Formats: sequence, C-alpha cells, structure tokens
Amino acid sequence: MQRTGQPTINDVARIAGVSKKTVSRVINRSPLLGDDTRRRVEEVIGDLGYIPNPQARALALRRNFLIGLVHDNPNAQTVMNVQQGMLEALHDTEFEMVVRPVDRGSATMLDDLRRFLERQRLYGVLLMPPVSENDMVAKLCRAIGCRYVRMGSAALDDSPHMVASNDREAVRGATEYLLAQGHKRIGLIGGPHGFRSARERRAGFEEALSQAGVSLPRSLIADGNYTFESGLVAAERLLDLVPRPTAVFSCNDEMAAGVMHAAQMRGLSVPRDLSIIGFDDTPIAAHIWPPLTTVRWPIASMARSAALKLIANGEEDDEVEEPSLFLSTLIRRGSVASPAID
Amino acid sequence: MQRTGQPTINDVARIAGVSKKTVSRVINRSPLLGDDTRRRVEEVIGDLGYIPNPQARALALRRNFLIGLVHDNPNAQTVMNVQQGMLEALHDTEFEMVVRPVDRGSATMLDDLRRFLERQRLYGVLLMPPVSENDMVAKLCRAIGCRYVRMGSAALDDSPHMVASNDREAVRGATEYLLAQGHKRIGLIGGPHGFRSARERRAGFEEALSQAGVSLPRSLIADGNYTFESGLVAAERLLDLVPRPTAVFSCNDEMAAGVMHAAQMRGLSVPRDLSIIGFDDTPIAAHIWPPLTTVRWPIASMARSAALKLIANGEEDDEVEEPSLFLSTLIRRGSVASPAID
DNA sequence: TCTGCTTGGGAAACCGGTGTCATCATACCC
DNA sequence: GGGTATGATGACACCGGTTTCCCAAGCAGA
Repeated sequence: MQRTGQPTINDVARIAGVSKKTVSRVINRSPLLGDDTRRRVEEVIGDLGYIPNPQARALALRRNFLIGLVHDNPNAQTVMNVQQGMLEALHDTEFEMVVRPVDRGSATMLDDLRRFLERQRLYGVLLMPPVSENDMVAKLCRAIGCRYVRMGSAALDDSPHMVASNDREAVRGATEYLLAQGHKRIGLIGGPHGFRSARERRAGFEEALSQAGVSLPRSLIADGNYTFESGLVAAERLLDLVPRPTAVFSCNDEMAAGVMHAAQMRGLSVPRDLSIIGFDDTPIAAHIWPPLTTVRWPIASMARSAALKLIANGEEDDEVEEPSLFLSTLIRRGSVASPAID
Repeated sequence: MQRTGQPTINDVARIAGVSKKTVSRVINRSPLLGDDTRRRVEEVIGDLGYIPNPQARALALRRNFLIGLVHDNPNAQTVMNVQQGMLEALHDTEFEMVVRPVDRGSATMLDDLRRFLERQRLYGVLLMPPVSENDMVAKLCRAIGCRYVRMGSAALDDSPHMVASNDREAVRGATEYLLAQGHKRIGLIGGPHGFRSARERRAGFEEALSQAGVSLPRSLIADGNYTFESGLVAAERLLDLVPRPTAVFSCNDEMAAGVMHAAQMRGLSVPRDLSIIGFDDTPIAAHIWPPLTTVRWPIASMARSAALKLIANGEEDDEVEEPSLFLSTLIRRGSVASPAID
C-alpha cells in the first residue's frame, strides 16, 4: 500500500473490516445496509478523513461531477452574478463549476459544444441567455443525455429545464409607472435582435402604452445592443426629435447609462428634463448620477436555483422544489420625475 | 464491446493491430516508437475520431486536466478579463477552467483550498490578486505539488510562478504627467490595506511627487477600498479641503468614477476645475463623462500568459518563454487638463 | 558463432471507485 | 420443518487509460 496520498476506499474497508463495496454503499447512501455496519464504516471514514476520489468516481460512473456554465453573454456583471449564484448552490457539494464561453453565430458552435459535453461528460449544464434561447442547444443536451437548465426572460422549456423571469410583466409595470407620472412621449431603446429578453421587454413596453391608449410612433423606438455606446447613439437620435420625448425606457442599465450620458452632454437635466428607467439593476445603476430607477433582475437567485435543479436528486422529495419563475421588481431611485412641461 | 459511446483506446489498438500501450505511446508522444507504427496508429485515431477519455487519464495520472482560477476579487470586470485571458490560452487544449472564489480573511480559507486542490488534483492554479499576494497560499501549492502562477502588481515569486505588472512605475509616470500639466496639489485615493496593488500604486505616486520636490501633506491622502462608494466618500473629504486639490489620482477606475460623481454633484467641472486619473482602464473609464484618463492594466494578457505558463511543458524549448512582466501604460482621455488658476 | 546492448512492442497490474451477481443468515409462511 | 422471500454482504469484473516489467529481434563487437 502506498502511504503517500489520501486514504483510499481500500484503507477504509480494511480498517472497518468490510469489503470496499460496503464502503461504497455507505458513501452512496444505499438503503440496504445494516445500521451498525453503517455506523462503524462512517466512524472509520471520519477518523481517516476519507474523501472518495472524484476521478475514480467519474470513470466508473461515466459522469463527471462538474457543472458547466455555457454562456455567450457580453456583460461582465451579469456573468459574474450568475457564477456567484451557481457557486452558492454548489458550495459544500462535490460539484465544481467549469465555464465555457461559446461563440453564438459561429457555425461550429454546436459541434464544439457537443464535443465538450461528450468529452467532459458533464453532470449538467446551465445555459445562460442568450445562448439558452437556442433550441438546438437544448436539443443537443437531450440527445446526448446531459442534464440542462435554461435561464431566460420567459418560459423557454419544461419546468425542470427552465428558470425564467417575468420581464414582460415587469417592464409593463415600469412603463405604467412612467405613464402614471404623466409622461406621454416615451422612447424605447431596444436590445439586440435575437435576444429573447429584448423581445419580452419591448413587448411589455408596447402592451402598457397600448393599454393606456398612448400612441407609439415608430420614431420613438430605437435599436440598441445592450452596450453603453449603443445607448448613447440611440439616445442622440431620440433627443433630436421634435417634440422631444420626456422619458426613455432602456432595455438594460448600460444603455440607460448611455442615455444619461447623452442627456447630460446636451445640458439636459435628469430627471427634470428627461426621465430614464433601465433594466437589470447592475451596480452601475446605483453609481451613476442621478441614481437610476430600474427593474431588478434577480439573475443570481435564478442561477442559484438553476444549479440546485441541476444537482437535485430527482427522488428526494423532502427538499422543496426549486422555483422556476422569478419576479423582477421596480427599484425607484432618482431618474424619474413628472415631466416639467408638456 | 459496447457500441454506444465514443471509441476507446481498445478500439484503436484492435483496428491498428497493436497493443493499447502502443496507442498510449502515440498519444503521449513517446520517443521510442517506430515511425511506421506511429503513422498507422495516428491514421486510425484520425479515422475513428478517437479522443482519450479525460476521466480515465485523470485517474491513471493522478492529475486532472483542470486549471483552477482562485480569486477573491470583488471587481466583476477584472475577474471576467482574467477568465477571458485564461480561456484564450486554454482554448483548443485538453484543459478546462474551474473557478474557485475564496474568502480572504476566513480562518478556514487555507484548509478549504487545500481540500479543494487535493480532492480535484488540479493540474495547476492561477492565483489572482489579492489572494495571490498571500504567501501561505503559494506555500500550500508547493507543499502539495500543485503548479501555480501568481498574478500581481509586482514580482511576487520566481519567474515561472509569477506574472506581474509594473504598477509603481506606471503610476509614477501618470503622476509625472499631472505634474507636467502644472498641478501641485494632487490628492491620492488609495486602495484597501492588504492589497499589494494599492501599496505599489501609492508608492509610485509618492515617488513622483518626492522626485519633483512637491510636498504631500497627509491630508491629501485618502483611503478607499476600490469601490465606487469609497471613491465618492474619499473625494468628498478631499474636495472640502482649502485650498482644494486641482487633481486627484485614484488607485482604480471605480473610485475615480466616484470622484467624478462627487465633483459633479458639487458643480465642479471635470477637467476644468478638477483633473482625475484612474487605474485599470475598465470599460467604465471610457463610459463616464468626461472619459477618464487612466492607466491601462493588461490583466487579460497577463492571465493568458499565466495560463500558458501553467500548461507549458517544461521541456519544450521551441516555444517562446512566456513573459513575466507586463507594462501598464497611460491612456489619455478627457479627464485631465492644466489647473485653471493657482 | 556467441555475447551484450539497444530498440520496438506486448501482457498484466494498477489507478480508485461502481455494477452485477452469488452467498449466506434470518424470518416468515403454510 | 421444509421451502422461500428478504436483507446484508462480499467476490469479481469493469470503467479507460498508464506504468512496470519482460520479451524478441536487430546489430555490433569479439
């Protein structure tokens, strides 16, 4: 026997006077085990500080104790929030997180992903938006038998494979708040094409206006791609309109920061001359001046829940089922006021 | 033979008409192998699309093909930059990245890390600042035979275990730039105690002033902890001084954004009434108004290089040795001007 | 021709767990 | 009391590679 490394299952078995299979049963909580045997083995495990070797388990089970985070999200803060939520769920478990950025739009993305999943035999993957919105990816996971959960701004899949927020509803609420303040000319800065979140948020915006009987000329809708610069550019155009909109809803905070930047560059005061609402509640929202009224997107909690779903033991019913729907809420700060004049 | 999964080494051996050990030799580039045997095996490997099973290799080699990123850095953008640099280096290799945040200050941090490294048998770890500055962590890696590279703002270890930037020099240069513009009352907003980067940057600042014979009263030095809020609070104090400083060097960009915020809140114009220089060149630097003059910290390149060091095959000398020192450079944007009056 | 050394390559053990199946004691049933 | 269901446990093969050790062939020198 080598004495160099950690104790092995053989050491435990020998000292406890049982076979290694029995030790294995203890580790895996097999129900058919005598109570005193179990206790004896557990005691030896505790004494030795034995921890099963993950590599050997991975080989025997043909499955690694690794959870993948697959993402193609350009926003650092969002990705970090997701990682934090995942790691919270994985903490004190046998699982580790491996991160896999993919290139949406690359023709080989699906093949690369397949190779990755098959090679590493991941226990499961968490799909972050926007790649989570790609049905082919989910199909791939199903085909090769890899557990998966898709995160998104709307229900994308069956409940066990999905964690969603209610972006549409939340934006409808935020827009109604602007309407209630007396705004009638409200601009929208949309997200990139192909992002479900962009569609949902825009839909919520349009629903609120339509329900209130407020007209929405196409000129009040500007395209953005979730970056600060695109928000800036879009705002330039909106602020050139005559009459000028008195409020802008931006589909995320970074673009909202760009809007604020554009307003201040042309001497407009926020919120006196222009009200702004963002979406996400990233740190930047609280840091710019005035602090941004925005919709809080509980992305870290969503990720935590998604990870728990991934590692959940289908059988155990004593644990509460993880929720699949998370509610976004409006955070009122200083970037909204009633329009000065109309 | 099972026909369900990917081809195994046995399949390759059988079809090529050799033993599995010979296939293993081909994979591991063993030198003692006939050329025709090698070619034949390589051809079969190509035909079958055979990829060695990482789990089996990990078990046999007692070493996983996983590179760990150990960090306790609160800045999302920095962590993402490092991840991106690492993944660039690991792309198209057999390695994957696992992320491990640790709690600096936790009493069990070292034990947790040891358990993690021993359990997962990582191939190597990349230590991000500030945890990379903890000598106990490096010692731990050495003790359990885990490869490691420490990233930092100064040389922290021997060259193969270190990738550093020249923060002190860079800040000296940035400060000299402020002095050359005519500033004489320059405030400093320092980083958190215990961060080597904070010490280096402050030292560079003090060196420049001292060499120029400019006095630095303690009142011009304010403490910060790298967050926007701390920069805001520190700036409030500095801007209350009489006479007011005409320029501020902030040890990172987030705090610099806080300074700008504070200045604008009290009606000061940047850069006319106050010049500001930051450090890092995170996206926020280009996004605030006016765009921030700052020192670019090539953290992603550093991480890439660090990862390449980790997976470098000590023997292969045909590859160029990865550099251990990266130079930070001043990025001039719009937040610095000559003082209006003095 | 025989010895000695180098070289290509294979058999079998091993890494540290898990699956399958057999074994054995006990309990239960009629 | 015999037959059988049941529960607890172990023996052994297996996951898919690598390592150790050994053998056979080729070739030089004596």
